Amino acid sequence: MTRKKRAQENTILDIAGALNLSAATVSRALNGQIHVKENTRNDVLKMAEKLGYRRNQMASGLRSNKTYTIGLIVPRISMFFHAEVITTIQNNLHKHGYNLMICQSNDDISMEKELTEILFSSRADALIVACTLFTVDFSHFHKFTECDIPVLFYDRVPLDLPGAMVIRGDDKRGGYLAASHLIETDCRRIAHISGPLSCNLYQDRSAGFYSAMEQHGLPVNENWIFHQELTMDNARDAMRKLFEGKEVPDGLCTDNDASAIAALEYARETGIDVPKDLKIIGYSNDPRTAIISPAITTIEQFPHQVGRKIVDVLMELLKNGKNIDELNDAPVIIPIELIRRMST
Amino acid sequence: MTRKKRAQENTILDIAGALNLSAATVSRALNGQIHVKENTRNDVLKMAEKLGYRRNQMASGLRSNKTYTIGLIVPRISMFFHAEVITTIQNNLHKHGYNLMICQSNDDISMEKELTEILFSSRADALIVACTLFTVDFSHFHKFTECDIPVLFYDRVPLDLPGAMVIRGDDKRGGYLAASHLIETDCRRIAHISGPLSCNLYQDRSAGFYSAMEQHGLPVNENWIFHQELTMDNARDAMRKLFEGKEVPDGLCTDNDASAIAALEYARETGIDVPKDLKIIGYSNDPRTAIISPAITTIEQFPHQVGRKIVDVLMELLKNGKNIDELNDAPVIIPIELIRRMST
DNA sequence: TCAAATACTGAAAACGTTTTCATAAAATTA
DNA sequence: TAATTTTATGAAAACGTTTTCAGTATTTGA
Repeated sequence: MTRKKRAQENTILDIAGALNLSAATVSRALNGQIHVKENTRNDVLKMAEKLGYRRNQMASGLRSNKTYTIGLIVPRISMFFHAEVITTIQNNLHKHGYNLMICQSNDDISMEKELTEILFSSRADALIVACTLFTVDFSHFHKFTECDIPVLFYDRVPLDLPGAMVIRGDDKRGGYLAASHLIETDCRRIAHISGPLSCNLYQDRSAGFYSAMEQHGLPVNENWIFHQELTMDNARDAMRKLFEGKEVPDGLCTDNDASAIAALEYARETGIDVPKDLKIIGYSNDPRTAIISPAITTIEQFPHQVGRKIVDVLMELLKNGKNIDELNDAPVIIPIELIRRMST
Repeated sequence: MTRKKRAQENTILDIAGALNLSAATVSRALNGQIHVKENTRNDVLKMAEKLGYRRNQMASGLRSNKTYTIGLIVPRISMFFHAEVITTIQNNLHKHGYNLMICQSNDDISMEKELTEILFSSRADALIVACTLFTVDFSHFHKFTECDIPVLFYDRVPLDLPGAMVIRGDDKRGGYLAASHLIETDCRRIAHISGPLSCNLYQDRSAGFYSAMEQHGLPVNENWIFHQELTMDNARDAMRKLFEGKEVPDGLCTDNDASAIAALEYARETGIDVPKDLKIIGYSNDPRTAIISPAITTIEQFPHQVGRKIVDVLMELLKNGKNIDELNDAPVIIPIELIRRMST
């Protein structure tokens, strides 16, 4: 077995031996460096092909301190927005010869910490992170920033981590647009199902919500404001509370689509007519919102733009050797857009 | 900058130096090997903690020929079934100290090939693969099997690749159950939107379909059988063809949920009543099928079971040193289940 | 034609571990 | 007490690259 293994895993020395060259020359030839005769290079490439040679990344990475691997940590890959962002990132990184190591924190802080350790161990060339909902202490990223390994946050980002880069959506405007839209469609008693305020997203979307309400001179009923993990169960609970009292809302902003869907289903079950009695708006433009009936109005976040921007920035840092401080002068904010559908 | 870097990335030698030990002892202490005094071990662990030491995977992997990284290639992570499988795999691998490198082929063969090269270069300890729809030549996996690196296929699998391991769903039974269910709900003129026959999944589901039809003495109208990539657009095209003639079907088997959803939407738009005029059944139990109205009957594939089984098998091979041939005697087939909903 | 620059190549060191081999100290056995 | 085994450690080699340094061959420039 071991013999078999050795037989197949040819090294640079096997190529060198077969051609009476030194390992150095072979390495140079394979890496497209100058100062190697065209003939020699061709011979090397041909022989590498013939022997089925594949560079050993371990050895290469150890020596050159570059792994061409980028670590990514997200809460979960099954969330529509993240799945789309990841796909774009991966496809674009691939064009630049980089690989992506995708990890899920399951929205668990200790898992997030552990993953940073692992990705540091693997000597990732850079880190892309969408934090857990509850990450408020960012010290586990220090190790990277201290070593000048780029850390690039998106979506759920730290408020201020020196040496890190941030790409975010325009959540404040998103929250504002959502609430404004409900107001424009004649809602006056608007509820808001939002996420934990430990997370920048919900701070911003809430701020947008309040600002829209204020601008139109509408009061905010604090009993109708929820800050909780945005699960479907929690959304149903919130709906129950909203509709158990005498006064009930006629508009509902939710800060993700799962909550909007759960709210809509609850309404359907309990005979609340959407959009007549209650207008609902979601966030993210999850495909499910287009499929359910009535289709749910929501906020498009342009995940592909986010993904592309992330790779652009990363390549500036890694390939063009730009400094993170140079880039940080202009923080990146991806615009959002309201998608009008039948639920409002 | 470089100085900063060096300051933070402590090595085993820094620990050894600080404690007047040799690198060998430190390594042994860190790896929990025997033959190291309890005191020494504690000192080492404490110093490692103090210096913020993290093992360099490159160096470790190079020397020991183990990366504790497993490569995964799937068509796309955004497909519900795969997202679920991947999540389970990742969470379970993590418990065993393994990492997952997730790659997407985008259902493109040349991409799939390239990814195998990359993962070989990275010296993944094993490979998990769900092939593209069109992979019929599996020679790009030879490199792995020849080196005795386990390759484990699931879902879309090769028909016969020596040295590889296969975990599959019971697609034949799935196709059979789907068709049988339609027949039992009084459909007599049943159409089938299936995928390309280059892929085992659709061979099997089709076989199941035919066997159910035959068993109930129903004729198969070959004009109503589609083998095409299972996109929503293609499903709409198929629906158009199905309903342009004089005789129209009263039952429709689709081999994925996206097609079922597209068919249902087409029916809704063109005034075909589901389930009265047409009963529709999907495949995979994508959450969207439960949300749409009428909710779509579908086949549950138990992605978590698949994921767990994959990790179990992998650990048998990697940790317990089992041989792939020992395990291959009993091919693994994960059962499926019919989920009855309003569309039938 | 000669000096200087450039092109090409190889030897050897380096990257940070793990592992083998050797050895000394301690514990066990007879 | 002597012989043997076990425990604990270090020196050095090894993993497969890349890179530095040095040296020779070739080309260029005047």
